[in-house]
Amino acid sequence: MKASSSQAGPVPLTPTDNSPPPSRRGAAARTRGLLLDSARRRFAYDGYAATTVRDIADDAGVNVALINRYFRSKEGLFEACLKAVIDELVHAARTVADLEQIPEIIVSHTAGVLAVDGPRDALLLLLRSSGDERTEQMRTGLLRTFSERLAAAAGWRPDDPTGDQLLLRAQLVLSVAFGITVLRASPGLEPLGSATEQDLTGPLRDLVEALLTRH
Amino acid sequence: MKASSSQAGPVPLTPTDNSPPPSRRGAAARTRGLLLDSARRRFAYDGYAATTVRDIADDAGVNVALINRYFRSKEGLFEACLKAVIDELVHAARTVADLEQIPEIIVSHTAGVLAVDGPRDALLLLLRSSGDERTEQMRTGLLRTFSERLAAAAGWRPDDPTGDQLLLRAQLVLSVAFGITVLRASPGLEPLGSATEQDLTGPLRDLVEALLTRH
Amino acid sequence: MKASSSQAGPVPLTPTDNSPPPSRRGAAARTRGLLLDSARRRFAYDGYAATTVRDIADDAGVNVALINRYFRSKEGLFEACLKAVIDELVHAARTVADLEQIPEIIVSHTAGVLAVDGPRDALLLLLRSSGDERTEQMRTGLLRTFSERLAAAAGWRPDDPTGDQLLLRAQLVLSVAFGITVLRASPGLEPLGSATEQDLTGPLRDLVEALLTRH
Amino acid sequence: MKASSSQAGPVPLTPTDNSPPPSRRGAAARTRGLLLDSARRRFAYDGYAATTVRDIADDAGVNVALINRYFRSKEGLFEACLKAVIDELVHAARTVADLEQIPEIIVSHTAGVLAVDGPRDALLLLLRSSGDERTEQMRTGLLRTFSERLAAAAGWRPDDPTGDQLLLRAQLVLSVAFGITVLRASPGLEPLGSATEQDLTGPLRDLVEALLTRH
DNA sequence: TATGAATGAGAATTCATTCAT
DNA sequence: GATGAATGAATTCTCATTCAT
Repeated sequence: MKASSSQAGPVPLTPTDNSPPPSRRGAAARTRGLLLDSARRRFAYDGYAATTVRDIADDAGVNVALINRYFRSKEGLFEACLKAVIDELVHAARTVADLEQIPEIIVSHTAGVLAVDGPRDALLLLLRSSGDERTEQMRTGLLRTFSERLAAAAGWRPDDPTGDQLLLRAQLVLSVAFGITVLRASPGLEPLGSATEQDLTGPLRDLVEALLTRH
Repeated sequence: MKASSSQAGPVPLTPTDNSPPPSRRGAAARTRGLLLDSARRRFAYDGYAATTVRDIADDAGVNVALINRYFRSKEGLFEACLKAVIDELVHAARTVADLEQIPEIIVSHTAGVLAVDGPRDALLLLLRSSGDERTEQMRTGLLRTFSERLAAAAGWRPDDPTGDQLLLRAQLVLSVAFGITVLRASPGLEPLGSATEQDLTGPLRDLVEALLTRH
Repeated sequence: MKASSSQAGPVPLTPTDNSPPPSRRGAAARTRGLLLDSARRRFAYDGYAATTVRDIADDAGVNVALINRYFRSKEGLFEACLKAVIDELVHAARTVADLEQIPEIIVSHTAGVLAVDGPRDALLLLLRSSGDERTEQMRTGLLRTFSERLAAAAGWRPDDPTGDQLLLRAQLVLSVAFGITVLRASPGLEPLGSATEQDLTGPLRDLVEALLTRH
Repeated sequence: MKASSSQAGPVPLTPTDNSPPPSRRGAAARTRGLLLDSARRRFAYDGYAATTVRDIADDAGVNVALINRYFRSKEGLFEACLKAVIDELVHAARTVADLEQIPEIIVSHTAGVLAVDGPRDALLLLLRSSGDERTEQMRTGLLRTFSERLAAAAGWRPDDPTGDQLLLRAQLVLSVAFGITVLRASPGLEPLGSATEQDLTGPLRDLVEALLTRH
C-alpha cells in the first residue's frame, strides 16, 4: 500500500515560488528549482524507492518528462538533491567554532514545524539512499566532515593519538541530531513532535556539555 | 538503480538455522521463521519499498510464493516483522528499572557487528514504513511506551503537571539510540561504525546522567 | 475481482452425500463423486477459468491434491463433468418421442429453484468451455444430436432434402432452453428468475407448437 | 489449457480502423477505441476470466500498459465495454414500437457472420461477468428494461395486476435472442450456425406471434 | 488414501524513461 | 521548452500441480 502522502504531497505548503515564468530565458532554471524542491521533500519523507517521479512532478506542477530532461534520471535528481543538502550542511559545519554554538545548530536543523521546513528536511534526506555507490560516498564524506568539525570545536586534532574517544563522542552528538530528526518524522510522538527550538535548546546544552567537555 | 545489496543480501551471514528440513510434515513453522528473519534484515537495511519479495525469499532460500502463503502479502510480512520487533522492544522496555540500566539497554540494541545482529536491526526496522496506517500506529504506540518507560525510570509520573520536560528529555535519550542506529547503518563512519559496547557505554552514561538526573 | 461466490460456494445446499466414508474401499469413489458434484456447480455458474481447483476442493470438503489424483488435472475434471452432463442429456433426448413432451423436457432442465438444482446446471455447464479442442467437440456433438432429436419428433428425417428448415426451427427451440438457462443464471430478472414449472409450461407449449407444427 | 483463440485472436478480421496514427498528439482517443473494440470481442467470446489483458492489447496492436492508463484496470475496461453495449441495446430497445419489429431486432443482434460482427457480440458480452457487483447490476438493469420494452409492445403496462404473465412471455422472447447467441458462439451447429437473417426472420415471426399475441 | 508443503509459470499492474510533436 | 503518448522492464500475487510423508 502506498503512503497516504502520495496524493497530497508531504508538505504542499510554501510552494517556494508562485511567480509566473519570468521570461523565456530563465524558465528552465525556475522549473529546475521547482523540481528540486519537490524532490527534496518527497525523497526526505517518503524515501527514494517509495517516491515516484510522477509524485515529484505533480508536486512541482510540471510535466514528468522534464525530470529526465533536467536531471537525466530519477537518480540524477536524487543526487542533485543530495548535493544541495550537503552544500548547506557543509556551510553549517563551518560556522561551528565553539561548543556553545552546537545546540543552536542542531536545533535549527531539527526543530520547527514540519510543514514549514525547507532546511529541516536536510538531515532526513541525508539518511536516504538510492542504492547508488556514488551518493553513498557523498553521504559518508559529509558525515565524516561534520563530525570532525564538531570534535574540533571540543579541541580534537586530526593527529591526536587519543583523539578517537573525542571523535566518537562528537559522533554521538551528531547521532542526537539525526535521532531527533527521524523521531520527529514519525508523527504522533509527543512532546518531541511539536517541541519548539526553546524546548530543545536547554536539554541539548546539557547533553553537549556532558559529552564534549573535558574528555 | 537498485541497491547493490540486492544480489548479495544485506547480511547473508548467520542464517540462524542451517539445520536440514525436519522431515516435511510440520516444516511450515521453520519456513515461516526463515522468511521472517530474512525479511527483517532486508526491510531494516533497505527499507520497505526498496525490498523485493524475491530478495527476501532468495535470502531465506525458499520459494517466493510462500511469502503469500504464510503472510498473505508483502505488507503482511512487514507487519509480522514489526510485531516481532515491537514484542522484543516492549520486553526490553520492561527491564528498565533505574537510570543506570539505560546505557546498557541502548548499547545492546545499537552496538555489535552489523553482520551478527539479529536484535540489532530492531530499531532500524522500527523506523521503516510501508505506508500503511495500521503499522504506523503500532510504531507510534511503541515509541510512546518506550519513552514513558525511560522517563519513569527518572521519576516521571503520567499525571505530573510539569512532567513534559522530563518526558521530552527521555525522548532525547531515545533519539540517541535511533541516531546511533541510523548512523551505524550508513557504512564508513568511524569510529562510531565499529565501536564496541565498551566504547559506547561510558559516553552514554554521561549522556543519560546529564539528561535525566535531577530535572 | 473474483466472484463473491468464491468463498461461499455457489450452491452450498444439498451436499448430496453427508454419509461417512463407507469403508476403506469405496472411499475413493465417494471422494470422486463429491468432487464431481462441486466441480459441476462451480464450472456451471462461475465458468471454467474463473473457477479455482481450491474452490472446488473446499466445496467438496476434501484436499486439493485429490483433484489431480482422481482426474489428472483441472481440465480432466472439467471433461468428466461434461461427460456426465452429456450422458444425462443424451438420455433425456431419447425420451422425446412427440411434440407434447418437449415443453416438459425443457422445463425440467431450466426451472426449479437455483439452489436445489443438480440436473438444472446441465445446460449451463454445456455452454462453458475450457478452451480445449476435445471438449469443444463433445459439446457440439451433443447439441447436434439433441436438435436432431427434437426435429425428429416433428417429423424430420436425416435425408429429407428440405429438412433444414425444420432442423433450424428445432434449434430455435433448443435456443429457448439455453436462453432461459442463462437468463435465470443472471440473478434479479423477474418474473423469469423465480418462475415455476407451471408458469413456464404454458408459454412453452405455445412456442413449440408455433415453431414445430406443420412446417 | 488456454483457449486456442489466444494466439490468433477470436476474430482478428475487420480491425475497424487501419488508418495510420493521426500525428501523435491526440492519438489517445484512437488507442482507447482500439482497445475497447478488442476487449469487447475477447470478453464476449472468451469470457472475462479467460481473457488476458495481453490478449487484448495484442489484438489492438498497442502496449499492455495502456489498458491501465486508459481504463485503470482490466475490470475498468470490462465495465467500459459493458457500458458501450448497454448503450447500444438501450437504443435498440427504444426502437421497438410494435410486435412486428421484434423479429427484426432480434435477428439484427444475433445473425450475421461471426467475423464481421461488432454489434453482434453485444448480447454475448452482456452475459459475461467479471464478478463485480456493480457491473452485475448494470446487466440486470438492462435486462429488465429490455424485457419491459418488449412486453410493452404487446400491450403490457407496469401497473397491470395480471401483467406478470405477459412480462414472463416477453422474457421468453428475450431468451430466444440470448439462446441463439450462445448457440451460435459455439461453433459447428448447423444450420443455425450459418443461418442468414432471412432464414431466421420467418420462424421468429411465428414465435413472437405465438408468445405475445392476445394473452 | 489423504494431506500439508513446495514449486514454477503466468497474470495484472506500476513505473521510469523515451519519442514525436 | 514543454507535453501527451507510448514502451518495456520489473514487481506482487495467484494458481495448478507435484512431492514427500
